[in-house]
Amino acid sequence: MPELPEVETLCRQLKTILTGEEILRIEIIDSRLEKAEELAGRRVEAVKRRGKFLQILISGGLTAEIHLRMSGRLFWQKGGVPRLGQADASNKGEALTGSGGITTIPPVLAYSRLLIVFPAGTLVLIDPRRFATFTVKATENTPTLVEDALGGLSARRLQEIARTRRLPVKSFLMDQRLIAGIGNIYACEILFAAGVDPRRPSADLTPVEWRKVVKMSVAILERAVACRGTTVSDWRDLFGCSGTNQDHLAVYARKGEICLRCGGRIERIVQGGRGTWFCPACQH
DNA sequence: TATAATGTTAGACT
DNA sequence: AAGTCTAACATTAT
Repeated sequence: MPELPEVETLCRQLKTILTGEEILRIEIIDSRLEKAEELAGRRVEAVKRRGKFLQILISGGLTAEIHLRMSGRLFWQKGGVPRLGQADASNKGEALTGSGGITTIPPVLAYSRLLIVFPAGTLVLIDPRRFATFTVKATENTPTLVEDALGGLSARRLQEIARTRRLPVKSFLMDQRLIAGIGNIYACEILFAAGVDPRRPSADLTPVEWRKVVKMSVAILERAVACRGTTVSDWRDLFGCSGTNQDHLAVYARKGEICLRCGGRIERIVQGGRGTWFCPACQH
């Protein structure tokens, strides 16, 4: 669900409420997530984003890393400490108030997979599809090898990497090993804004086109951050609020509709198993 | 009932 | 060997 702007939104909000706070305990509700009891009693020192990863730096040299993948969400549940009744991987919410005999106050949301409990409230990981990951490891200071899409992207650098690549430029933009942070919505929007056909082999883009792609990446992503993300289905921020960037979408999920730039028709194709929306009339 | 959904990755191919 | 493609992961909504 979340791409760079959504993760950045969560990162900023988490920073304001978690920095300096003590972790009381961790509840793993979905057993596929790794146990992390060693975090109890430690404090949050910082919250960072790296591409689509959220990193919570914790005292004693540990980092908890969360990736929300397709359906993961994070919520801040203010106030009282929730108590677990029964925890199982198929939790749809009611398990927490059911046969365990302990009523959860306030009620834990459906599809809760992980709780990180603080004195002031609880951070809840919600994830219907259970693709999200949660890992704890020693904090490392290795500089990131991959350029963040909002970390000073260089057109020259991208062109250099793309020089030997035949894969479609849309797949190139979404490859997290090449650029960190861009997903399906923003890849479509960036290429539309740059006027570049998503099917073009990466190596064929001219320097002028790469500059345009980089410029539009920054513009599109920064606006999306300012809008606190794109809510087309279920994205919500830490406090349950929708973003507003969906009001700025030009092509994503607009199959058959009129192109806002040239009046042509928006088409949908499939690339790498993902939907791609674009205007064949004005993206070349 | 079939398809698609804001993501990544292991394994198969080339 | 490195680049590219597909299926798989798990679940819901249309």
